[in-house]
Parts: sequence; structure tokens; C-alpha cells
Amino acid sequence: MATIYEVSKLAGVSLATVSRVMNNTGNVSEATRTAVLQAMKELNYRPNAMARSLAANRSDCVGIMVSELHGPIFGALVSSIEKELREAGKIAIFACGHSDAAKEKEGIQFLSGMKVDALILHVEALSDEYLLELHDDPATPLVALNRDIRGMQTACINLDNTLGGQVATRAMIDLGHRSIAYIAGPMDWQDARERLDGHRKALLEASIDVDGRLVVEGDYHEQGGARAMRELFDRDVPFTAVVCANDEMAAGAMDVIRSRGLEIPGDISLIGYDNVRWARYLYPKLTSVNYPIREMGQMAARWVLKNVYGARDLTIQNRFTPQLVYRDSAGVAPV
Amino acid sequence: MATIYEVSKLAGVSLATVSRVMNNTGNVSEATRTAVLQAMKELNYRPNAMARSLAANRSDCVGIMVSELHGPIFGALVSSIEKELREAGKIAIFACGHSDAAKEKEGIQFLSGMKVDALILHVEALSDEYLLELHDDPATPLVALNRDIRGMQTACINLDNTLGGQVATRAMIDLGHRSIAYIAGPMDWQDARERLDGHRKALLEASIDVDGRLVVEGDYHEQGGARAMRELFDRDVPFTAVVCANDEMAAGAMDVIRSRGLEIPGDISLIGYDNVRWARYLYPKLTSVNYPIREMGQMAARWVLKNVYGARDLTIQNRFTPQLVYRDSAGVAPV
DNA sequence: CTGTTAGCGCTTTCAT
DNA sequence: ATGAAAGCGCTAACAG
Repeated sequence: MATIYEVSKLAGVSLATVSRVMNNTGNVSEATRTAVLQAMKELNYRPNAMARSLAANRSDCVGIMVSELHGPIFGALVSSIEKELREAGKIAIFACGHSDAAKEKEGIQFLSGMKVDALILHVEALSDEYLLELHDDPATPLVALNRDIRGMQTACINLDNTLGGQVATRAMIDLGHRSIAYIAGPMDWQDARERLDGHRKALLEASIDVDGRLVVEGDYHEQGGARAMRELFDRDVPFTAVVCANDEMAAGAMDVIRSRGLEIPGDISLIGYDNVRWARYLYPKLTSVNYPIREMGQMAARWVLKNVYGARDLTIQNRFTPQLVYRDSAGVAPV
Repeated sequence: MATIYEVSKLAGVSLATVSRVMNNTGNVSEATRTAVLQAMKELNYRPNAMARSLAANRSDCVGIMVSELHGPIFGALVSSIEKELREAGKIAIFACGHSDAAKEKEGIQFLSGMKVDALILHVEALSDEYLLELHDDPATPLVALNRDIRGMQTACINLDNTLGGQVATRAMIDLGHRSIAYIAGPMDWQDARERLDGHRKALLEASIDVDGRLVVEGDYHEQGGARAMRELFDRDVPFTAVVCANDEMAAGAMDVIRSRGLEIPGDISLIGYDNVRWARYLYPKLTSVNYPIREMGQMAARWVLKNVYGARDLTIQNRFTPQLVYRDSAGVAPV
């Protein structure tokens, strides 16, 4: 593979000049510029990104640490970040934490070894304190998704999860439901707690007693949703609606409801959360709270572009508002 | 961030020695080794991956070029490759081609600028000839997923798509269906053509005439599947089963079938292809041909580990056999 | 077993 | 406007 040296020789100029035309830095006469460009083409020259980083002390890489690389949420996130970064000529380097504190730390270490210029994190296991520490270390700027940490709120991009839970339950109430069950996410996750808070809030504002027997903790997975749904039926306290803390669990719940010979939404209304791509493939099509993950990923990328690479004219929105997407799984309460 | 130089000073040894303990190369006395390790810990030293690559002329990065980073197929692929590579201490760098020839080429250029040690490709738009050319250039070894290119078959990892189509249609035949419609993928994609071939083959081996009016070309997306399904109904030639070239289209078709007041599988049986994660969330649960994409991604990663990094004891399987996953959407033909 | 030294390909002063 | 030269942090001969 050709190097800058060979290009300079072929073009009859010095290394420095070739570097200048590559980076559009300093003054280069039109004549030499074209000569260099020509030589680069001729040799099919690709600058060595590694060498460039080393010399420039700037890698043009940003590290993305997520729980998983796949799935409807993380997949969309990762994809939108990569897209935005790439359009700005930056490279996204990914690491997976699998919701495990040790692995998340290890992933961050790995990325820092890659000398990334910035970090975008969407992690569960790492504590607020740890993230704050990282944030206060000026070595690598970072932005955290789905977190809201005091002391670094300008570097947090999150969804108003409480509002989301509220909106879902409120929609059920507006449809006439009074006995509304809730399948929560794992309570050691902040977003799960917030979503549940929202549910409770909606109940309170409608003066409906919150009945502990009507909420059961799931695991954000289909199986957990199914299990929770069975538990709900077994508890034998009547309800006409169930809101789920995410769509996966709603899918599991849906299956169980149907297997009891009940109709959705005729007998039981159902609302999910996240509005993943396949929510509309379900039958009936799932009403769900939208998690604008692509927009939020894009925003995280912009945060980096603005705060690390000095891009102008970018406004950062730290907090996003979830909106209910009405489909067919929630209907008026049976009389 | 600490450098190797500072570590060497703190440990009271030379650069070379530090390098040796980092890489487990050459002989180092136990005493100095611990001293160096200690110094590294003390300084929280992370080797600079860029510098290391430059010097060693080996980046430990492998470039992954896929059409998309997200979605049930690509997401799973990307995730499995990253996992396998990472466990071997290699770094996956991703680029998206969006099924566009120009972007796919550009992505490859980009990755080669990153000086990746190898390339794993899952692309549609690039021609066999172009890939062969790349393959014959020893600069960057490459392995191609979902392709079967003469002249580089040992570097291809693919699914027997024809067999998959055959298996699906054969299952319908075994259930007593004789009039079987087919919703194909875009005919300029090789895998779509192969899957259709399989369908025809199954028909032939059962001595069923292939009726051109019963196959319609879709686009591998839900909307295309719905459109194709409507087209099929409009053509007014009766059928009791439809096999779809992928699950997305099956989801779209399902919706249309139901909207005509028909039952699945009572009136019409349906089989999908790919067996994506949400296939079992559909109602009825979708019977589908499994595309073992994770295994294949893992295999591609192993190919690189073996052929580029010299890992031992890895056997490479170039061709995978699809298997039908029986669920509820396909049943016996109505009498 | 350990140290010295010459690069890897590029950027970036500093001269000219 | 262009060139010379000193590194960036690390590896890999080569000596000793």
C-alpha cells in the first residue's frame, strides 16, 4: 500500500506538502495541489489512519459502549450513531457491556486504549458515581444515554421515562379502565423504576388506588412478560388493562392472555413501551409508548461533534418526550 | 495518559523490556516482569493501540462490511462476529454499505485505510468479479458471507438457500397443499433467486405444475409482502398456502390475509424464511426456515482467526444447512 | 535476560 | 508556497 512518501516522490514535492493537500491546511498552489491529487489517484493512495492518529494526537474515533450490539433498541441506537458520526468523517468503535459492571468497565478501558476522542455510553451496570468520575476526568469527554446524573446533566441524553409510563396508563384511564395491571421491568434498572413511577402517578391523578397486587416485576424479556402475566391472572384480582414496561414483555403477555381465551382489546387492553419495529407486526397491532432511540443516538453523536470536534450550529436536546403510538391493542373498557 | 516510556522509567527498565512483558515475547525474569506489571498498574497504563499497530504493521482490527448495522439479521450477524473476535482480542470495525455498490466500495476503502488485517463482507451490490479481484489481492484477506463465488469458495460462508426454499415448500406439500403461492425477494438478489429456485424444485419433485401467476416478487420488506399478498388475491387463482422469502414479508402478508377475513392456518398456511427473533411473537406463531446467522457470523470470525491470525484447532464450515422451524402458521390443507 | 536503536506513516513547527 | 526535521508511542532486530 502506497505511503505518503511515495506520493510525494511521484508528485515531486515534499511530505509536508502532500500532508497539506490531504488536510486542506496551509497554503498550497493550485498547480502543486492538482499534481499531488493526481499522484494520489495514480497510486490509489489511502492515508494510514493509525499513523495519522499517532502523529496528530487525535484518532477521529469515538467509542460507543452499549449493552448489546443487536436487538431492536440497541441495534437502532448503534446504527443511528454510526450513521451520524460517519457522515462527519468520524469512526465509531463499539464495545458491548452485556449489562455487567466488570465488562462495562473493561469495555471502557479497551476503548480508551483505542485512544478514542470521546465516549458515548448506554450502560446499566455502572454507577452514577463511576460515570461522574469518568466525566470529571478531562482526558476523554463522554456523553451518557438513558441516564440523568446530577453533576453532568449537560452530558446526559435521556427520555422522560416517567412521563412515558404516565402517558400509557393515562391512555388506559381515558379509555375507561379503572383496574389497570402493570408489568414492570427489573427494579434494579432506573428506567424500569421511572416507568413504574409514571404508572403510579397516572393512577393517582385519576384518584385510583394503587393496588400492589396489580403490579408484578418482569425482566424486560418475552418470557418474563409471560410469567408476569400468568402471575397476574393467578392473583385473582380483576383487571381490564395491562401496561407493560416494554414491548418484549407485552408480546409474552399477549400470548398468555390469548391462551386464556381472552380477547385483546375486547376483554383486556394492552399497551407496550419502546415501540420497537415489530410492535406493529403483532396481532392486534401493539399500542406502545415510543422511545425515539434513533433520534437520541443521533443527538449523542451530535453532542460529540459539537463538544469534541467543535462543529457549529448544532443544538443539543438533552431530554426527550415519549409519545404514545395508538394502534389496536388498547380499547375502551368492557362494561 | 501514561506511555511506555514512563512505565519503563518507573520500573527502572528499558522500553524494550516493557514491550516484552506486554506482549509475552522474549524472556523476561520474573522479578522484572512483576516490577513492570506493578508500574503499569500504578500508572494505569493502557498501551496505545494506534502506535502499536503502526510499529507492528498489524492492527488487530478486522473490518466488517455489512448492508446495515441493525435489523434482526444484520444485528445478529454483527453481534456474533464482534463477540467471537473480541474474545480473541481482536477489534471489529464496522462499515455499512446500504446495499449500494458505491457505498460498499467506499466502505471497503475506508476499512483499508484503517489497515484492518482482514475483511468480513456481507454485501449485495458488489459483483462476484469485484470480490474475486479483492480476494486475489493478497494485501487484505477477506471472507464473504452469503455468497458462493467460484474461485474463492474456501473464502465464502453461505447458506444453502435453495434447500431452504425447497424445505419450506416441501413442508406445505407434505401438509397436503397443492396450490402454493410464493412471495419472492427482489430478483436481483442472488439469495432471493435461490430461495425461489428451491420452491420450484420442491414443486417439481412433487409433480406440481409451477404456475407463474402464483409467484410475485416482493422487496423483502413488510410493505412489499403486503402488496404482494394483495396482488396474489387479485389474480384470482386459488391457493391454500403461501411461502414467503423472508419473515418481514410474511408479517405483511399475514396482515393482509387476516384483513380478508381468512384464517391462518385454517384457510391459508404461511411459512416465512430467516426465523428472525420476533417470528414467534406473531399470531399465529410463524413457521419459518431458520437462517443460522449467528453461527455463520461466528464462523466468519473463526475463518479470520484461523487464516489470518493463525489460530489452531478451528475447523471451518463453508456451507450451512437451513432447517424448518415448525410453529403454528402452517397447517394441513383445507379439504 | 536486557538495553540500544531504527523505524512504522504521518503531522507539525520552524525555516526558507 | 514549500521543505527539513523532530517526534507521536510502540515493536523488533541487533547487540551485549
